[in-house]
Amino acid sequence: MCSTNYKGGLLMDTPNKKNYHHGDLRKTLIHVGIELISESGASSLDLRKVARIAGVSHAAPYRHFADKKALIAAISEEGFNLLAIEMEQAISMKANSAHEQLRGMGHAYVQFAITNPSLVREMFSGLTIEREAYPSLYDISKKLFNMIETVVIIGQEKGNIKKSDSNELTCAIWSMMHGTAILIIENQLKPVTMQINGIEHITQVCMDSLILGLGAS
Amino acid sequence: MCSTNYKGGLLMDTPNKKNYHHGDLRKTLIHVGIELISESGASSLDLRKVARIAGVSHAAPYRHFADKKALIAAISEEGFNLLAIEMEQAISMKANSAHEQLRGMGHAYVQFAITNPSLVREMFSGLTIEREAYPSLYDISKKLFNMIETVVIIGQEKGNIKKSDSNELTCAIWSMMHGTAILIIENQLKPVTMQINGIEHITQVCMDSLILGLGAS
DNA sequence: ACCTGAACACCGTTCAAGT
DNA sequence: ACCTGAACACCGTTCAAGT
Repeated sequence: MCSTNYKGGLLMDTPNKKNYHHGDLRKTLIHVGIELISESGASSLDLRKVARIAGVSHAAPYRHFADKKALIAAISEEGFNLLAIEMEQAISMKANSAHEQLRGMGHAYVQFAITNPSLVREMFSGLTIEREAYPSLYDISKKLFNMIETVVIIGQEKGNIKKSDSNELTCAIWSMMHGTAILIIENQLKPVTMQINGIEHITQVCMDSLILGLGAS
Repeated sequence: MCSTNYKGGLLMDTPNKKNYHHGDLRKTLIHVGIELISESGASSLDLRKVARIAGVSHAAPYRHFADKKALIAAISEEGFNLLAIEMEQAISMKANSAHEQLRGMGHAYVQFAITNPSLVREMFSGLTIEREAYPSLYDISKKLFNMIETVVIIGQEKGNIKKSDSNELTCAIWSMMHGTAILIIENQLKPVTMQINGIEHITQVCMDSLILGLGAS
């Protein structure tokens, strides 16, 4: 409902050339990059265009990023940060029920993805694999994992989640949230999402299927 | 176990220039493209390099594809075809149990993803959204959906899967398989996949969590 | 019908030179 | 310390011309 969206938030902090000698160019490039990815899709991120919009020469970004890939890594990192904020909020809103927390997390994750589809694609485009090259990117994604696991552990203590390995259950939960989000933004769940409130409905169905199981009752 | 991998399968059908006047260039370009994506990652797919390896001029591909994006769409389509074959096999191998079929599908899906990670990323990089532009790409992805749904419906008839809307249950199953596969190839499930047989184990855990549910028993 | 070669605009990256 | 401008190699795309 209040997922962060970058469209339109650009012009406020961009052509303010006074700041570039004070270390703000790095941040500016990241935010311009997020904006461009949101608009035109991830594959076409244009480093020269980023510099142009930021009001610097096309060589300036190389003061702050080793190459284009490093900028994309920084953008992805910011994406994980934004997603973590949404998740944190969703978790704290339903503090009294683990099942409700799981549903709320699913909705927040999906909502973030449909609000920032290209950014989410970029966040899961293979850069997290290069852990030595982008350690902080891996760290922030691990923070997400830990947030989910905390919910699981507390739910287990209260007796609402079964007492298997919390690491493994966390994998299952994240997998379901992520798969649901991705398939929705790729239009693969069209038969269902076309309906009224289809996206919220199918998110709920997916989380409930995981919570309750598919087996015949 | 026998998931299709393109590495090394290229040279057999490539520098055979006799075929290019018989309509084989299109296929050759697709297969060279898959190979290059498998090697170097999706974002760096180089149309001129594809043509070079195929043994034609850099302008020749434009006889067969409107632009680079159209080639990528054709590559993705081939990827969905290959995935569908693996899934079909997994389904038919466990014909007597719906739950085993679900587990087998999960393993096949994950296996395909870790064998062809860049290809899978390309398949879910936003092209399926442009349905008017690439109708056959959407069709083949829909075929996957239908394959899963058939398993669900038969499982429901036999009393092994609960009798909710089969469309919705299919969404949940595909979401779980897809999320598991993607998070694994993005190294996000590292805490668990590092263990011996970690990947197969966590795939099993994810599918079982969905089948049996997370609730305390 | 299918492919080639030259040409154009534009991008990622580097580096000497500026303040 | 940070940024600029020219330069280089290379890519996507187009188009007149070849067989």
